Amino acid sequence: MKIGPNIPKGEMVKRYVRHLLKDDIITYGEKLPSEHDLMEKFQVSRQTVRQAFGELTVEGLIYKEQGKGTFSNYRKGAKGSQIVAVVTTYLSGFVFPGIISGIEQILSDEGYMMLLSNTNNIKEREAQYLKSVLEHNVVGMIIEPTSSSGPNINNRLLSVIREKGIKTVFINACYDDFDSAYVLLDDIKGGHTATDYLLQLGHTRIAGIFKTDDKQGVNRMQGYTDALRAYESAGSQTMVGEYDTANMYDYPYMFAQSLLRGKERPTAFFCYNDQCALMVLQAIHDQGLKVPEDISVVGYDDSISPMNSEVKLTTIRHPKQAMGGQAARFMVDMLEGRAEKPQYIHEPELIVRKSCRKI
Amino acid sequence: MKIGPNIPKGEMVKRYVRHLLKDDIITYGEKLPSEHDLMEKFQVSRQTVRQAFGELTVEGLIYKEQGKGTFSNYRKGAKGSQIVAVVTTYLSGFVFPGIISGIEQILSDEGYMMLLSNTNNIKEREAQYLKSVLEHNVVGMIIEPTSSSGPNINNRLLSVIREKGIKTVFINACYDDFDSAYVLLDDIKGGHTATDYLLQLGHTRIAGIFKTDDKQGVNRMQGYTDALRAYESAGSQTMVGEYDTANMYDYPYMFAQSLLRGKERPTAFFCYNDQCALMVLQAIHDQGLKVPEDISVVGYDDSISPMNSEVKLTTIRHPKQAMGGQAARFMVDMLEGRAEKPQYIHEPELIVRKSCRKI
DNA sequence: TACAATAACATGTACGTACAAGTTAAAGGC
DNA sequence: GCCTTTAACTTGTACGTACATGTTATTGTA
Repeated sequence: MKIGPNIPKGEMVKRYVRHLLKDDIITYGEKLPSEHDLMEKFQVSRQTVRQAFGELTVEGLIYKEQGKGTFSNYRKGAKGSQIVAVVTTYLSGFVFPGIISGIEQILSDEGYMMLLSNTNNIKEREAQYLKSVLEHNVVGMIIEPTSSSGPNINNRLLSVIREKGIKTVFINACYDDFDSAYVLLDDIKGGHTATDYLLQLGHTRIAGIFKTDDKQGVNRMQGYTDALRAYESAGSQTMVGEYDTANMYDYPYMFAQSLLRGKERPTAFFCYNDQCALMVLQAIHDQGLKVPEDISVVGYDDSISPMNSEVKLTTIRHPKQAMGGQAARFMVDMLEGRAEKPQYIHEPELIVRKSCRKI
Repeated sequence: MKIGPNIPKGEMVKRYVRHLLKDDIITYGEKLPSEHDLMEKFQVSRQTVRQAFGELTVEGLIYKEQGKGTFSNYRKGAKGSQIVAVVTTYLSGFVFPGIISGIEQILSDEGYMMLLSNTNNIKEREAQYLKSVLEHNVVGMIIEPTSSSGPNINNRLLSVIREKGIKTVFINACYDDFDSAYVLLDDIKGGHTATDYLLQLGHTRIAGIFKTDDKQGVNRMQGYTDALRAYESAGSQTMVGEYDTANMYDYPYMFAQSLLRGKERPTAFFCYNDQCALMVLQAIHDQGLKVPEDISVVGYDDSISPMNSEVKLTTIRHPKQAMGGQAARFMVDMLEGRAEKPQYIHEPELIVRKSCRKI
């Protein structure tokens, strides 16, 4: 009939102390019961209490001062010492400075510190960072998934993170098999909108070029094919190019070049992002063709300053700052108990400039 | 004659294990001597060994697996999990995005994570962050001092940080009473250069306006007064305005306005930074005067995009990205044992645009 | 009243013991 | 030869004791 103490005694003490702190019975800076007090209260040895106190110290909930006692280091909505980790694929580049600065402004205002790291879209590095973040006692993570269209090999790690009570907000993309708060851009709709625009202008031979190791690319391609299908003029297979992180700096140029040299030359390109569009523009230029006179081009993300490019690129707006800020606000809301699992999908918006013409 | 074991036994064990790890006797993933082994080797109790192991676990040097043993978690030039904290006064604004992105690029390339926080120039917040950074097991700190011209109340904390073996690199300013690596800009020379330029143009009534709770401001003012003195035309006291963080958004305008309304109106302004210069330009404009026809203005930091302002401001270049990058490189060099205490002072450079004229 | 010694109480370090729980490899039986 | 059992070894939890060290309030003395 012995059920047995499945819960270790030390765990009992820890739970009790957490209760004292989190339920405001002992507020920040106040003294906790002494080791001796808890010894008697729980009928455990001093070592056990010390063990529990030690672990709570590592967690940052309490601190000790020899001779004086043990004190609460816990502030409701602690602020100022809590860390939110931000794991993205790239930090520099075009889209991310905007997102990061959006996140930073909110977190900084709210008194959180921000732990930045980037994976360069390598899944192993994501795993490594998730692990080390676990060791560093963060309270929340804002994650832009790495190679999000592939299998989610880090699901186990994410589960551990959730079990530890660490809040997560996904940005740009999320995993199907991991439920979480997120802030996304409706990339299917974005791809649809961009392609539709070209169709409305009278284009029929519209090439699409997508980076498909990220979910964003898969979705944008989905929107592209949906739009073509709805127009009953499905683009032939050779008009779609797929690339990934490994060949992102040469594939778009090469693919565009080969299409332009072919006999059934496309009259328009829809590109995964502006960076890709720049390479396509270069290929067009190198073939002695002009934009928009000969070829129309649509980009995505609105990440290139119109000043810096001679061609004013028609593109889809990516609300970088706003999305970063919202992700951060979601995070703070969750940390401070004002939200459970907020989710939001931004609407994409077409920005018409001067890289497309009617035919 | 009892000298006594000034070094606790647990500390001995910790030192021994650290030696095993750092001197490559036990490499990453390999098994350490068991608790029992160390018990016998050091003639201490198992509790003592366990205590030591526990602390090393918190430091992230080792990890345990029940039934298997204790293993090394230490990689030489660990990378990828180590954190460098960056504490600045402001994150948004004009100068800092450049510095931060300079730091970020290097740290990210070298595989470090970056912990960002900003103090808004409040010393208490600096103290708070230094404390919490200590709790979070970082390996290095890049610090832009808060209110650096005032007393260094956080010296004790900084000493604790040094004793823990955490590397520090100061940027923009450093404390006289805390020796450390640093990357600075020669602000005395910068102030001198700017003032000299105005003197060469024939100006004699040159107003100076400085934010003097930061060392940068004190130094720029120093350069200003030095230059005037060398010209034997010391500016009268009323031509120098000093402000601080509290009134940084209104003082420059008010001060410039009062000087412009006075009888001995200055013919030129040297401003602490471009942000300050913008307010002075506004004041000049509001008095119905023109730059550079009526009044010449020199700024500092080159932080305002020439596109965004109608007046092309002559200013001193602040090598933001380069300084950030160098600070990060110094940090990495120190962490990986390639440097001891690197220090560098950047030379300021005058950028002549169109906000000054010869008289 | 002011100051110093002291007692009471807090955490820190260290010893020893016992048993639980998980892992691994050797011993034993089929 | 293969599988199971067992023994040996690892870390985890928990008890109890002793003395060291630091803080605070009380007590006693000048």
